[in-house]
Amino acid sequence: MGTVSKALSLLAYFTHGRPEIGLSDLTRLSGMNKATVYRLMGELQESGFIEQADGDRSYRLGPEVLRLAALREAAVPILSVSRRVLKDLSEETGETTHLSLLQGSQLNSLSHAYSPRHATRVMMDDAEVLSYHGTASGLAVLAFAEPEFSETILTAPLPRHTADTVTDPGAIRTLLDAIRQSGVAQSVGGFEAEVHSHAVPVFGPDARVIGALAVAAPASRISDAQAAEIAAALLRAGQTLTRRIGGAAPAHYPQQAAA
Amino acid sequence: MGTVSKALSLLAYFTHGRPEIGLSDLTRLSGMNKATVYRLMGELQESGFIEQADGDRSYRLGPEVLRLAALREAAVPILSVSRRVLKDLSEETGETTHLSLLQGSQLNSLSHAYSPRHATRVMMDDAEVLSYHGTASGLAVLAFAEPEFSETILTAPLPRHTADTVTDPGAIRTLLDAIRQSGVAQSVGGFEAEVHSHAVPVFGPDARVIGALAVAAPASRISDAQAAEIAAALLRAGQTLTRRIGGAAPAHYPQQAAA
DNA sequence: AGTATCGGTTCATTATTTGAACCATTGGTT
DNA sequence: AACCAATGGTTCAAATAATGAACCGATACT
Repeated sequence: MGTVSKALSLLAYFTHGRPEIGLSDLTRLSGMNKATVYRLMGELQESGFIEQADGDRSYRLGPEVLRLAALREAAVPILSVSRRVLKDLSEETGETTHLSLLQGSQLNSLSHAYSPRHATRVMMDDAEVLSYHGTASGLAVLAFAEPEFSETILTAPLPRHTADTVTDPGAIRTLLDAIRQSGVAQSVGGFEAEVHSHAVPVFGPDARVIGALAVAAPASRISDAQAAEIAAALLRAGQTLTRRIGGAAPAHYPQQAAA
Repeated sequence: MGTVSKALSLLAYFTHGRPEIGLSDLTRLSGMNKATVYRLMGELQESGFIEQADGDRSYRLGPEVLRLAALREAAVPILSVSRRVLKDLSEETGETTHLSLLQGSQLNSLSHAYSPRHATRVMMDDAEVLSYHGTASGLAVLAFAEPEFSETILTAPLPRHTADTVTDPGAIRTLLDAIRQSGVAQSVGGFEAEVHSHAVPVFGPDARVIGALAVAAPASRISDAQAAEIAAALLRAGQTLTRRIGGAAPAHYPQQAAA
């Protein structure tokens, strides 16, 4: 691992639950030498990727990432395009919708929309890591990812998030086959209890899966009829999003399913 | 300059006008050795900061920056807070508004809002570099920045963007004094001809200037009365934004100006 | 007074980065 | 078809930068 990768890997320790990290904590988290962490953080700070909080001297993400994200969006406007699609989809279904993107081997939630229709909603955060086997989005991605990638995920230990999480690799492979048939993944309470979510894959220009579009609703609200409606709406929205970002579904993706 | 800074400095060559860069171009732009650039870009790619376009092999910003930006916003929600302020301000003034933030020694536009009131509007891009001496935002920042910083900017060569750009450091110092008095900066056609813009500084938690909030309008539309209205609205909006992001104006900032 | 944190610093040792030169391909010119 | 000038990518000895154990001063708690 080069020095640059090491420095950038430090950025991965910042999450919603841990937005600021002190030098000693970061040293422990990363397992690197304190002097090394200190110097790397200094360089990240010079470049604006990191800044130090005013009170204590703990580190947090800096303003430079905003500039880069704005440029990325200008070049590849996935998020801005997705916002419209998410909004329309949440209005159509009356439920919370969200988009997640594959970043390296990690699936991250990146954008979401709520519907005002119901008082109870599934709440979402952006930049959260999604479980592959526990979420509909994760299953949708696995079903259409390269087989080696899916196998790597499935052969690693699969944590049990709730009582309903499916953790048997064999059972999941069966699920994935069904998803490949229908084009829509489903998960009931696999990550958070009482959350019923549906998801479809989103494809990039080379017809490879780049993420997933999902609808998440309180489980008690979802009848079979509603599930079918959501699935149909998702398939349409997924195809729209894939097309608008200049992507293309692979030939084997069930294009005409559910009118 | 450490290896990490070198790698990150490569990211700075990506702009709106140049969203994709090939290896050879990047080598020329950066002045580094080709092998060095190649290896650094490889590391940035592994971390998801860079990805390679499908067709040719040129580089562009990767999806990882989106995740970091979402986390930064969760920790320090300047952009999301500013969007409301910008929207209200553009509705109130009927003109285009934008927020720019100081990143290192560079001032970048990062968020904007349009008003539907007029058919002709000043158009904005996010993640564009703003001139200090040619824009109202730049002047607002200079007026309230550390004196050494302002002097560094003013003693460097000041490019003439339009026929109306003020490029004499002495004249600019006089302007800055006036801005410190009124709290509002103004520039007519200093960066783009026919654009009349007003701007106020935005302050961080340590009462240091972190950016500027601006209103930009076609010069022909701005009468003295309208300029006064815009200035008043800007002062109010600037104070709101500074407060909402947990910032504080310095004691010498004209707080009560224009009720 | 003692001790266990914390952020930050030092400097000889070590390992990584560097760059000139080299390949293989592609696309345009003669 | 031969040539030239690009491109992205690769090699390896030499130069440089990264590393880590130990140390410092400050703060807070026992």
